[in-house]
Amino acid sequence: MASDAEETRFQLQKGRMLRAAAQCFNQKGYSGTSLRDVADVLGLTDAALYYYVRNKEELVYLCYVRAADLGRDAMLRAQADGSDGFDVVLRYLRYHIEMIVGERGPIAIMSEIPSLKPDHRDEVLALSRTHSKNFEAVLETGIEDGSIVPCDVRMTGNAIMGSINWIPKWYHGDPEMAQKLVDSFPRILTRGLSAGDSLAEF
Amino acid sequence: MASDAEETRFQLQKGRMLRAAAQCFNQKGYSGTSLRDVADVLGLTDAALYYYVRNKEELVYLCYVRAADLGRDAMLRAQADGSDGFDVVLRYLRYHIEMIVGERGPIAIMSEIPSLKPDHRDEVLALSRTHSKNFEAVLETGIEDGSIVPCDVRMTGNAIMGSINWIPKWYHGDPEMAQKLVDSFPRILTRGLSAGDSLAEF
DNA sequence: GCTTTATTTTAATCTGGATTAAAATAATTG
DNA sequence: CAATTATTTTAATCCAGATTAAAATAAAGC
Repeated sequence: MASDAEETRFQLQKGRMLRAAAQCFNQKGYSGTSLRDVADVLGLTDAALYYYVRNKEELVYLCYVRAADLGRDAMLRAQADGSDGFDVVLRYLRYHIEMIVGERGPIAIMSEIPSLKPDHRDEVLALSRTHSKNFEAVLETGIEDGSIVPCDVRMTGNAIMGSINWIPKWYHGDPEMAQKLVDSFPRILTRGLSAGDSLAEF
Repeated sequence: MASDAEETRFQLQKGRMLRAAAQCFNQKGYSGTSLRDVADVLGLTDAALYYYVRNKEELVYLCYVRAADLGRDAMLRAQADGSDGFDVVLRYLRYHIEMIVGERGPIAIMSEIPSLKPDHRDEVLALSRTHSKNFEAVLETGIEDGSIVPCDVRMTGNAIMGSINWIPKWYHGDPEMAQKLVDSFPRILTRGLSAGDSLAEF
């Protein structure tokens, strides 16, 4: 029977699989990656993947759920650690980017949500919207506590999340770039948002 | 034989086809759109599309070339019309967004470049890189002429282009949103970039 | 109108990659 | 170590959707 260790082994392998899949999808595109490609990364046979997922659709679905979870984790940590609204935004971006470039990554770009089956699609969309709303709420908090300049939180949120979501398109694992991303991207994305910033800082 | 009018008819229909395809790809994802889907938008049969393109890969390729062309057009117009570097950036963003939401749109998100055949992929990547470089060059111009605050143009460029490229993910044709996008998004993306901005403006 | 060319459809094939079933191997348990 | 369970492979099938060929229709030219 499945002992604790067995459960863990299964989960570990499944986790590796999801990261391999995310890597393939980001690199080769969705239609460009066959289950064979994902299996190759793991040193397995394509058929072996079916021990972990029902089909390719579920694989994509799980990649997206994972992506949403990691984003949510970054947000929660930021909210726990941050002082004011602006600080939470800055930390969230930092934490999220760390995940994208770190060993928990890569995080799949959600390019194929419409291809998911209806209930999966709805679930992922809901997760995605919730995350956006949370981010906008943080922006509003910052505006209220005076740390963020007044702005259209919907538009601003879309702008910043777009930049974040697009990162895997141009970041391909260069470690130097990874460091730069973590160190300077959050500041770049929030440039002009901080009520405390003076232009001299840049 | 093909008179001028005939040539135009063919080109017109092909253009409609590319816009229909871009719309489908953006809405349903690449793997989620069959040639049947694209044909349905045009009131045609899937087989009819083969009168205009060799295969589905070429359809995607042409969508991406078209996307690159429209982006380049926006950039050229901006450079012709703009005063200083910052003004060119602002205009480029405005013109590009107008294309995305206007009747020349939609513009296909380049999510499946890796699925293109090698020579097509190389060509599209080259167009894409050229456009990025042009944008970074404009940023540098702005820094030199004093209209843009000193910054990492590579990172800043990636940030802004990410936001632009992601728009079709959340903009679904709402006219009110279209107006808002044209009117306020360029400012939001360049917030904090202008050397002349004072925080009071926001 | 008759001929030629342009466009679209109908009705098949064709195919890569997903999926499945059964067998083989590896790990774990008692 | 025998028995059981977990994991992977081998070797087929299967199928949606791309692609093609031939026929039908529409448009244009003379």
